[in-house]
Amino acid sequence: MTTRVRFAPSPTGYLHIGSARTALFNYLYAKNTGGKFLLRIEDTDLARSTDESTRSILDGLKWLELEHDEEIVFQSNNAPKHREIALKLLTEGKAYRDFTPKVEATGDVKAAIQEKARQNLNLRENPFRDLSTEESTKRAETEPFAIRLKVAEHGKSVFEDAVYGLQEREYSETEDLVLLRSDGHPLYNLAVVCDDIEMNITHVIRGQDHITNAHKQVLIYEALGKTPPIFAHLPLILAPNKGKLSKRKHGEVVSMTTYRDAGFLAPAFKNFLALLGWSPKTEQEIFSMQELTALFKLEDIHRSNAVFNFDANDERRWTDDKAIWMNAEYIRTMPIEDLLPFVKPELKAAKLWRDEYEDDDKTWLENTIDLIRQRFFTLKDFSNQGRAFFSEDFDFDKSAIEKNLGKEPNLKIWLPELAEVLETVEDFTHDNLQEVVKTFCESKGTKLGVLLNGARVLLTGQGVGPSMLAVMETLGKDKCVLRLKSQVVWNL
RNA sequence: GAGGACGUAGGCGAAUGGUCAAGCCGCCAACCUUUCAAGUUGGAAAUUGCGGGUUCAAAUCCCGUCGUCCUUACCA
Repeated sequence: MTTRVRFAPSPTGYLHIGSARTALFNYLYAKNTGGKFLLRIEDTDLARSTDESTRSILDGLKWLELEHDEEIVFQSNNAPKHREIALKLLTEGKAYRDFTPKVEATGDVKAAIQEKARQNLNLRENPFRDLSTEESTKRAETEPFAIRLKVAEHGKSVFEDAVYGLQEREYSETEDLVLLRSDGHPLYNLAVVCDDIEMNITHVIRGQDHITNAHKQVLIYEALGKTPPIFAHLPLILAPNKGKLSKRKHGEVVSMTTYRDAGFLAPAFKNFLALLGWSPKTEQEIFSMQELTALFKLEDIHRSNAVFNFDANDERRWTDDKAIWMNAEYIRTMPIEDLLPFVKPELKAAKLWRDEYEDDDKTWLENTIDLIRQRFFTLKDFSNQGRAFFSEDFDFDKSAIEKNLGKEPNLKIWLPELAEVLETVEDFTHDNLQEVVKTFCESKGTKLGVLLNGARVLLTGQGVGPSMLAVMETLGKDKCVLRLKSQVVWNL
């Protein structure tokens, strides 16, 4: 039987890091087993679901290149079927009508639930549980009712979790869960089970916060006479304080689109994500999607939660160190031809792209990218720090001016002089330039570094960067001369 | 309250009951020197939550304890 897994987000916000990881694990498992990766939007909570969220989630998945097979299923479209199934369970006597009036939630819902749970009531003590069919049917004509699953008094729900092992729960711990609201609206657990059955889902891979739901769902499968899929619950991704990672508290740092917009490479981010809660148990850290797909096994998923480390007060640590490192590692080590498709849109967006980069200047572009990428962390760096390589319109870093130009007043004279010298150089290449600049320095009685770092500011606007002679070669004679002669920076 | 899960350096995480408890990020230092948030090399950092027990031998098995997290709904 082919594996069929699904990623089933509820569209109540953007795609966050935990969901993204769930999607990735589902995807990897599907591909590893040669199965299908399906997508289902769980929009049964009409009040909270929005189209914008759906779009945002789809955007996130698209960015991560986690393409789903088959058509997207919108759960709300299946509500009539869900209702039908609830009614069927009712007629079979596996569910019952509950005429207890609905209590509207007010204030702190969580606290109220906990308070109620604290009372430790007998969960089978519903006055309508054993109402006769006749009376129930009669009351139904005039009164609204919810449909609850009739959970047996004795026994336990059992399932073997692929990650957490054997899970057992006494029926007495599980209430007669509501299948259908009194307004006829199907609830989550019913909808999930019905859809998973209809979609022929073989493995349910989702967050560990669903373990208790799994027990409820097992109960529904049993009532329906169906075999439950294999469950694989994933450890959670926690905030630095080991608390819940939430959109409300932590904001953008948990959103996938943030990483896309910040210049992360999807392959790098997936690599990082894959190692959060799963390990191939080797020393390797960098994995292509092909490798991840080949290596991914449910049994290598961890049981302990992982912390996603970041510091909102530290600009350089705005997200997890390792994620940033991973991205930089990809940028500086990827084959250039693989990196180029990521750089192009970035340059385009910054209006730094020229069509010649794809024909006449292709080699120049490749060499330049290769040169400057060594110190870059995100794709944004190509258009920010690297701007001077693609445009005459670039800014000068203030601290770079102070540090590199400030300590030698003669640079104001020397650099334009150097420009004069460079103008006469025939073969404008690294080795040749080295000789020329060296000789120039000796004649001025200054160190090579002082001059080159001064030139760095005028030529790139930056205080740091790749080898200056290589930068000169890549910029070419004309630009070097022009920029070294320019008085702009001295007037700042 | 109840049920469930999990505790190995700051974070990610290895370790058939068996050498000095891998590796990566981060941190520190040295080197390189033409700078650096790059590279290379090295270093610090863990009484494996704590306490017992079993064993020749425990991160690993058992018991207890503490801590953290998840769940509890006519939300998903």
